[in-house]
Amino acid sequence: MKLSGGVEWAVHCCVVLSQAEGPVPAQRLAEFHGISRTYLAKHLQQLSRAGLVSSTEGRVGGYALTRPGGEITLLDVVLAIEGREQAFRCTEIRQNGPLPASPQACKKACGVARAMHAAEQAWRESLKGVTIADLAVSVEQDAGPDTFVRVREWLGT
Amino acid sequence: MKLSGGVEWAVHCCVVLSQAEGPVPAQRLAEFHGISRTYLAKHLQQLSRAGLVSSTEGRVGGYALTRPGGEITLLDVVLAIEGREQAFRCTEIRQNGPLPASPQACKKACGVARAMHAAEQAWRESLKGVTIADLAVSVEQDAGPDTFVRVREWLGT
DNA sequence: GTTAACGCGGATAACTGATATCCGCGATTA
DNA sequence: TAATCGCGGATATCAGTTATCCGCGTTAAC
Repeated sequence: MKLSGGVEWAVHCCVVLSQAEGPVPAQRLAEFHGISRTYLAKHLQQLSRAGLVSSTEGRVGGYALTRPGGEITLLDVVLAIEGREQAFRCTEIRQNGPLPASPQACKKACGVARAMHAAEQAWRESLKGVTIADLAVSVEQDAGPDTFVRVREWLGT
Repeated sequence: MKLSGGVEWAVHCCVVLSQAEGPVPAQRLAEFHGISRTYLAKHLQQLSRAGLVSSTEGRVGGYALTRPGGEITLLDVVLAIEGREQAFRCTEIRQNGPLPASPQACKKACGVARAMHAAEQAWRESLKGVTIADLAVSVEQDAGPDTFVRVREWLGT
C-alpha cells in the first residue's frame, strides 16, 4: 500500500497557494519545490478538476485556491489526487467455494469489509480534521515567522 | 492507493483457521475460498514469517494459528501482508528549491508528514481494535450459527 | 498583429509493484 | 517407496505510477 507521491506535491503546492497573492504558474510551483514541471502540471489539473484550485489561462495565468486555506482539508487534496475509491476492495470471496454465503447474507457487506472500511473512515476523518491553513501555520512555526514573506517575495520575482 | 488483494485472502484464511481443529493445508484453504492455490501459498508464507501462523511440513501438514483468534488483530494480518512501511512517504521536498528549509527545522518531520502519519495511525488503531475472533463472530451472525460446524465438517473431508 | 507565457488534453514510454505460475527441494507420514 | 505437504527461487504478465512531449487554444504585453 503506497500513496502516490503526487499527494505530497499537491499538498505543499496548496500551502504555497494559500499564501500567494495572485495566480501562480505551474512552472513557478515546480521550481519552488524542485520537482518536475510537466508532471506537477498533471496533478494541478487534477486539483483543478476537483474544484480545489482555479486556473487562469494566458500570459499571466496560473493557479489559485478557490477557497481560503481554512476551508480546504487534507482529505480534499488526497481524494483529488488518489481518487475516491477505497483502498480495500472486497472481492466477495465468501461467495466462492463449496460453502458459499447465501445471497440473503450478502445483502450487507461482510464483517471483514466492514472492519476495513471503518478503519479507512477513521483515516479519512483524521485527514478531514486538518486544513491547508493548519499546515501553513505549522510550516511557519517550523521555518520561522518570515517564511511566507520570503515565499511571496520569491513568487513575485 | 490500493491494498493488496492478498489482505482479504489472508484475513478470511485466519478466520477459518481460528475455527479449525488441526493444521489446514494451503490447498484446502484455497479450495474453500475459490482462489489460486499457488498464490495463496505465498501469502500464507508471509503470515508464517510474521509469526501469526505456524506451519507443519509433511504428509498431514498445513497451517494453524499460533495464538487464539482473540489475540490476533486485523492490523497484525494487514502489516504481515502489506509490510510495515507507511503509505505516505515524505520525500522532504521542503529541502528543495530556492528557499530550502534549514537543517535545523528538518530535525522534526514537516507538518504535512505529521498530519499524514497521524491519519495513518488512526487507521492502524482502528484495525488494532478488531480481532480475528471478532470477525468470526460477525461471520457467524451473518451466515448462521451452524456455519463453522459445516466449515469444520468440510475441512475434515 | 505578432509573440511569448500560460493551461489543457492526448499520446507515449519507462519503471515499479501486484498478481500469478511453476519448479525442485526437503520434510513427513501412510 | 510413494504421496502429500511447506518452502524458496525463478519467471511471466499485467496494471498503475511516474514522467515526458506535443499540439492546441487562451491571454496579455509589445
